[in-house]
Amino acid sequence: MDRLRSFGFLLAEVSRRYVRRFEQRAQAISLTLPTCKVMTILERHESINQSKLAELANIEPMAMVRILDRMEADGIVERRPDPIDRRARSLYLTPKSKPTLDEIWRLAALTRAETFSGISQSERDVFLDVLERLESNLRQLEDLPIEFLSEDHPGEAAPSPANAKHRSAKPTTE
Amino acid sequence: MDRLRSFGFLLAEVSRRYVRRFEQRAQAISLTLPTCKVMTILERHESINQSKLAELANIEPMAMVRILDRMEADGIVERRPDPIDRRARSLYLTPKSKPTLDEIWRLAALTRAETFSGISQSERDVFLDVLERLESNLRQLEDLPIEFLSEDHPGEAAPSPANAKHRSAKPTTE
DNA sequence: CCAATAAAGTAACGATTGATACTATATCAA
DNA sequence: TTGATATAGTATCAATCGTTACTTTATTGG
Repeated sequence: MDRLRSFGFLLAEVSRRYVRRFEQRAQAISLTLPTCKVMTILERHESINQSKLAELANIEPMAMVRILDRMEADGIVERRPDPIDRRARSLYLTPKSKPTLDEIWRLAALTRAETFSGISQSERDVFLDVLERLESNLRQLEDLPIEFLSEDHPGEAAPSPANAKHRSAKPTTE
Repeated sequence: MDRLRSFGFLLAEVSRRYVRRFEQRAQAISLTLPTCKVMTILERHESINQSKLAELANIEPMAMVRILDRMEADGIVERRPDPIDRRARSLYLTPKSKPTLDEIWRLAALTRAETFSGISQSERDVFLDVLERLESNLRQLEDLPIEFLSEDHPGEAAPSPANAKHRSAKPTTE
């Protein structure tokens, strides 16, 4: 399984290249990737507040503030006071954002098409399916303690992320 | 095809989570991901110089300087003057790096095993195969000009015959 | 051989990001 | 109620990162 050896590097590399390709297109309409992400989330979650949005987007709240500052200045998002929680601010896309959103999806489709050139439909299906399951696995792993000892299953077989036995990890030396 | 819509975000998310999981382990032995990457490349390319290394690793030369400064201070890499080019410096892993490298591969295998839990062998095969081809596609796209208009060749649905040089592994969805 | 140009490596500086902490408001327990 | 704790949003500062340009050495064209 030497091909799997540097799987992580490969994955990161593909992601990096894909994101860069998309961003090159996005910056032609003055958008960054986080901005696009935020817009696509707001599209489906009108009136959400910043912390919820930050959580959905997996973006730090402070980073979200800065992204929204920019977006507000550009007039594509509006921060209204939340009527029932005076700490919070409800977020709304402005009408101006609509054509931009269409454009985002178009550029995304373009980048995807290029990238998946030569990959058959059945391969795409499997790939997407696996990718989603990897994310699910990683999401579950997130709140599990980190194991440092490989319980040596034969071959490349995997310990289930469900085994929550915690032999404690080394305390992070800092 | 709506599942593909936010493919880019999903890909980036999986990559981010995977990398984070690995880095959490790596930092227990005081290593960052770039450091690990550099070490694994040096493992196969003794006496390479910094620019070549930077190119292989897809890391900016200036960033590479900083990484190597750190590594040199930690005594895991050595910069020797290149005998035939006095501008350049040949890079060598020290003996001290050997156990660290073993550890890197061990942690990588661990992270991989966790992440691929529940994914069948045939699915892994297809996934890895596609991932490599995506990288190849993206690499080729890199030096192509960016198109902004979706040319309506089959794109999303059908594979372009030109690139269909690969075996079509039948996905057994287990 | 001698400019002129390019390449390896790095320093210095500005921009970006992440961590900490602060303000205001909400919630909860007694 | 009221004091204690938690949460939303943000300012501030430190660390990180990318860019530009500089130094030294190679290479190349006349």
